[in-house]
Amino acid sequence: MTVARGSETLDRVDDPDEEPRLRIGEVARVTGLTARTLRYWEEIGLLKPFAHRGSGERLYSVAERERVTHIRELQDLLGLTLAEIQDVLASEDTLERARRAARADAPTPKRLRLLADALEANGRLVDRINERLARIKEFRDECVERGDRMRARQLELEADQRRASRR
Amino acid sequence: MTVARGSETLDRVDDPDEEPRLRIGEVARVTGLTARTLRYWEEIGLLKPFAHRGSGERLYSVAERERVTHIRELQDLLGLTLAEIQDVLASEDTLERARRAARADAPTPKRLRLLADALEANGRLVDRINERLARIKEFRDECVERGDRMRARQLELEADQRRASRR
DNA sequence: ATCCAAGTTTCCGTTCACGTCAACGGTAAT
DNA sequence: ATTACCGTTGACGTGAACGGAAACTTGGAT
Repeated sequence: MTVARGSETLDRVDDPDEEPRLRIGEVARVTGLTARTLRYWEEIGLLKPFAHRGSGERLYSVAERERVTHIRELQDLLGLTLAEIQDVLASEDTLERARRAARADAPTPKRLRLLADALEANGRLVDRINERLARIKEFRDECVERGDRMRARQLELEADQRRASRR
Repeated sequence: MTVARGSETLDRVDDPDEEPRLRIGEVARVTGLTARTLRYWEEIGLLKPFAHRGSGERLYSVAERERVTHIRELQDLLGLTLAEIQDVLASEDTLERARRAARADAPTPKRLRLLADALEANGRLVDRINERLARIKEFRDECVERGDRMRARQLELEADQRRASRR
């Protein structure tokens, strides 16, 4: 499926509306990554650009840009490896399929099934996040407690000091 | 300073009490790491074993075993690199020095200064943790919200289905 | 005294997640 | 058409964080 649009040729055009097509440098700038990273992610099958131009130039849509930030969060905040992220996203992509099914007027039962799958994937992710949150809170509380003990000791010492200076 | 104790020879003995001396395999097992990792951490100056026997065998004390789990938490929960962890621990070690100063009957002002330093380092760490917690919570809320939207859609579809089956 | 599991050092290898450089091609505006 | 930039595909390099094998020593139980 090759469609001419202006003077440029796209290998794939699913929607004819006015969605902006981003070049790789654009996406890199707004997400704070490098083009290399985006190509690497594509290399390992983590992020497929919306389309390749005949010249090979990648074109991204807003959906991919959002996916990029999502991936970053999974990476930085949850400490997942790119492989684990692939798993997570594979589950999540069910949602995308559901949306496409909606566009395609798919039968309601099928759409419901897809939705249920997406919901389950989402639930698992939220569980993971909550688990991590709990562990970090625990760790923080330990640190805070240590701080409290140190402050108590500090007061003690200061009292000693005052007593000593009084005589 | 070499002291004979039973038939074994220690390069360094600071406390004569009954603190158990752990061998590397022991520490590895209880912390879930490998001996290789512990040696690596020593190599980069992250974790000094309490003592080396004449043969080169490492002996750890409880303090080091705790330090190991602490490092793991900084690594896994906060996603710090070993270099960053070194920084954090360098600050935190002030506390250890403070304790030693206490043992050595150091002057109170000095002990207070050490305590203040340790407190500040601790405060910075807690801040970091809180910041991270906030970001993760934000991320979780986004996910939860998405889930809510999906559930709403689900109800809608189910209603459609019921309407359709009624006629 | 002997034996072996567990320790040691040294050195080289690996995986992950990119960075970097070269050589080249296409795009956009003048 | 020229110029100034993107962008492309390799290929190789890198830093962090270890893994693994070889060759040797040691501690502790039998």
